[in-house]
Amino acid sequence: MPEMPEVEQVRKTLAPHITGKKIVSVEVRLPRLIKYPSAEEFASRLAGRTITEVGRKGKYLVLHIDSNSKMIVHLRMTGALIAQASNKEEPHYAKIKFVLTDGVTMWFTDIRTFGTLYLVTDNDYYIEGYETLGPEPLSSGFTADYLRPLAARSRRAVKSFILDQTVIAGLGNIYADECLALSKINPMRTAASLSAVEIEELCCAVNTVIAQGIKNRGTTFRDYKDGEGNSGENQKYLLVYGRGGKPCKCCGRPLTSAKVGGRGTTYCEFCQK
DNA sequence: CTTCGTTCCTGGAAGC
DNA sequence: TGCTTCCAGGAACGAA
Repeated sequence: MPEMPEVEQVRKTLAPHITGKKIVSVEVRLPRLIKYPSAEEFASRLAGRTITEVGRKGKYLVLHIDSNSKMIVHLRMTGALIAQASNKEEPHYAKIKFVLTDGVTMWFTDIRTFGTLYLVTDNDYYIEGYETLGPEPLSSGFTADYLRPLAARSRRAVKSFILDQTVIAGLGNIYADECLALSKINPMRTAASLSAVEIEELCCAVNTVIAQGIKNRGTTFRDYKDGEGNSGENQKYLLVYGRGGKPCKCCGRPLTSAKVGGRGTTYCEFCQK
């Protein structure tokens, strides 16, 4: 599942192949993926225009189109953007085809088809989730001083709290479990119950876990691939995610699997208090 | 206002 | 072996 490190890796690997190239044509094979404008408008407005920059905000990819438009893409669970030679065989689950100049084709593929794409010009459309993102891990705005008062007001489980994109932009289920494991906090604790020291530790763990995910080019647990179709390496270093019943890397006791806020959650009952 | 449950979707795994 | 059922989860949405 693409979370911030995976989306960042997609951005990095995609950028050199598509930046500065013109979009020759767009073929939308599953119109409901286009949230704004209509699929027809999306395709016709992009044709003939140039990708000037490939950015990212939280889990959103932001492709700058000329100087006044942005194509905003959310990969959700199984979405992928892959740039490859136009004469290469098309990838599986291909849903949108962007033919670019210089013999490059960019594909949007998606198994479960939850992905979303927008084309906004001069901010003519308000993307709620995009506009309300909180600070990102590793950014100057993400500090214990920022997090402490928010947590103090929240009665939610700390796991649900850190998954909230308006609180922290970019954490998903894998990294949320990893952050709580590293900071030794039980995911079922309420956010408000965390001490000032624990908030500091959580903040630090979020930065450490995300930095490690980026360094390892993302976590490929199942379907995730970067912009060149390659897997990440971070799955080799996970403390808890996907390790239910296996020994805790800290104390050796079997890890517990549970549901927290409707999400599969793995943690160590002994180490995470 | 906050919080929680439901919904969308498909492939793979588990269960019988 | 072959069928059915369940599960994975990001975020929008409606309900409490």
